[in-house]
Amino acid sequence: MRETSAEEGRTTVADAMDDAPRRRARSRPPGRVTVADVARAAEVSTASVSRVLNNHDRVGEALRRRVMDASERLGYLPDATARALASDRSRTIGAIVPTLENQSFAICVDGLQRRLEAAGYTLLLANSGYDPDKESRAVKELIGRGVDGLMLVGALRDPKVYDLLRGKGVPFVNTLTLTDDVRRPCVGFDNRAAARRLADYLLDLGHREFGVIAGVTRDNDRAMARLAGVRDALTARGLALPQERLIERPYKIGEGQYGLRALLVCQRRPTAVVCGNDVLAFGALIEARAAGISVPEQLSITGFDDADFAAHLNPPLTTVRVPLDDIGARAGDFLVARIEGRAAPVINEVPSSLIVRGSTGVPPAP
Amino acid sequence: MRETSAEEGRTTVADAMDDAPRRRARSRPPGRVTVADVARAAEVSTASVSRVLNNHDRVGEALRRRVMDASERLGYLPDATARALASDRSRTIGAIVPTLENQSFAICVDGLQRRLEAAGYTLLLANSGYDPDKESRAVKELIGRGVDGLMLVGALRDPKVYDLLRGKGVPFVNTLTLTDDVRRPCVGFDNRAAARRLADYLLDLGHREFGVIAGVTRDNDRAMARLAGVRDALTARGLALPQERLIERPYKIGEGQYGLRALLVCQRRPTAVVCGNDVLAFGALIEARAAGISVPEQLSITGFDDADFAAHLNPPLTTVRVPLDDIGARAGDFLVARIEGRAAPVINEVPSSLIVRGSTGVPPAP
DNA sequence: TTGAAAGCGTTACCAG
DNA sequence: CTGGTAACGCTTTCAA
Repeated sequence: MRETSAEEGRTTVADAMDDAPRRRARSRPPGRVTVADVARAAEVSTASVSRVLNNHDRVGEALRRRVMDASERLGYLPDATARALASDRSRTIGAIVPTLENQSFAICVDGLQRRLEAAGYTLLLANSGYDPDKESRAVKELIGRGVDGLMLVGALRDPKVYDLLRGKGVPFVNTLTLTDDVRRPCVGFDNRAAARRLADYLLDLGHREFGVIAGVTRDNDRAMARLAGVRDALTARGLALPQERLIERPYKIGEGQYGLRALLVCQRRPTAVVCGNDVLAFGALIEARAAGISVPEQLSITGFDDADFAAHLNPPLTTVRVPLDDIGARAGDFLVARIEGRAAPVINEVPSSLIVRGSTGVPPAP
Repeated sequence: MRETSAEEGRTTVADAMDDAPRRRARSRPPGRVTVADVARAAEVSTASVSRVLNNHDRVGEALRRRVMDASERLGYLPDATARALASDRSRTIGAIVPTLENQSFAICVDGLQRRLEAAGYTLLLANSGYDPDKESRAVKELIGRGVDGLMLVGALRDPKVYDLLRGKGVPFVNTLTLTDDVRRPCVGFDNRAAARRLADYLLDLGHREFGVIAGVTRDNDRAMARLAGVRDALTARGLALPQERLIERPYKIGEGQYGLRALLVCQRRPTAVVCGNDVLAFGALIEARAAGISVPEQLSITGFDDADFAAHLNPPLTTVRVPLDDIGARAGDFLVARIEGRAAPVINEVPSSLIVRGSTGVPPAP
């Protein structure tokens, strides 16, 4: 494959320098309209303006009209900051995900955001980069920002973070994982059980020699659980996963290629390779082809997540479907319910399902 | 391809109901520590506490230590809301993208967010769903939230939005596009020129019969520009794109398949198909294979964006590389600079480059 | 260098 | 049902 860089494009063109000094604090553009202005224009009190704007009951129809009129006329835009300070509710919800480059999280956040928008909340987003310390800092930061609720990924983190959350009384929800601790609400699925189901399927096909290209398990309970699930299945049949047939790699296509390459030089070659997610499986599939190994005839390969491309690979990928969009949406539902004082189920399991496609089959004859 | 749903998973398990009423306004958990508390503990004024916490110069060393100590001891966490109200700066930046499901935007936002984090800003995220009205509403919403700056995608929108932005004095930047209007800062590349370059490359190979599977151009200046670029190249050589060989489709793999299917039944089959992005090209590639058409021998196919999978398709995809991560980061740089009153180039071009891989070649002999 | 006090724009309590 | 008026927690003049 040749990659010809045909043009590099000027790196930076300073066609013009924008040098306008920032609007100085305390001297805003004239545009700013406040409740006081509206109140004056409508000849009512600021209290009434506030009540009208927040759809309080017990407001006279005449007064309501006057306020609405004045508000429209002046082009009033409420100041969410002041509102938050006064009401101690920001109508803001935070989300911390490892990275948006992993499409799973992007889709999950998208689902969350859509639901929040519908409910009148705005999303504050932070990335942890799979680093617990960074996640802790992000939690503090977002709490400081006054978020009314917080969406997290996974359940594995410093207990101090949970303490902080409880101490500040900030509703939160763990996602993409399923635990039974009612003090840690979650919406997700059982990664371990799903992985076990997948491995059992392969075992039922007759596979005995397994290889695993897992995600990096350090600080990642989802990746750990998936690996544990595979081990569960093997152990139940008296099998084990040799150390040399377990590879841990970041979720990148190239890493999947690397992983399979490593597995192919093992003493005993696996007949089935379970990958931590579809991206790794994508890479493994590519490498198998490059090595002249036919899938699934000589080697079965599985993924996890059912990404958009999974069904379109060659051969199509056997994987586990996870309703990421729905997880985000339900996390939003949960948080909004809790924030608004409504009851909500604490442990929310979403369905995951084994999707059998062409990348898996019976093992080759010995 | 068979897709066997092996297990559906219980849809909702209300293992426990969390019914704790929301912390009532005006009665927070005891945890809340304010500057006043710190001031009292350190036996100084709140003004001094504020100065220390904001690294003001002109603060005595002794006083600084006392404040820091007290602050640590009490576990003080600044209230960003109050801070924003008092200082008229929220240290918050908004971003509005069509959707995070499109990996391009996700990566761009990721790049932005990383840069913002480093600069001490937090990201407020909204989605427009490719709908200008929704985008306008999001702009208002985020301005109301007091964002110090705003990242937008593309440059095509109601002039009123620009007026609003100027009126409120909120710095903003358009991304993934390049214009020469110094009143509308941008960081991106020339989609039209890049697409033209791509089409020229195909023309140079000898192609004369083109097909295009564009993204939906309505309200999307990037998609429009890419299409225009292809037309530019054709026109320059006295060629035209017949209406029936132009398909517009959302950025989904399945839509790319649909697109190619439609092109294959044209009166004159194209020998080269230019796709609006890599996702559409992915689909086109799949469909070509399904139709028994070999790429690139019988048909050349190109993408746009150089997504992570592009180099790994079969054959690898000829496309245009765009530094999405960098665009996000530089958008962040620009906004932060403007917010902090520093000069910054208004028109920022990032390099895009033609990446020639195996999906393109000379047209088949007639 | 430090302190006192006046806001920032909104909400919510308390009277009427 | 409506109006006055304290907060909300912090920053930032203005004086000392």
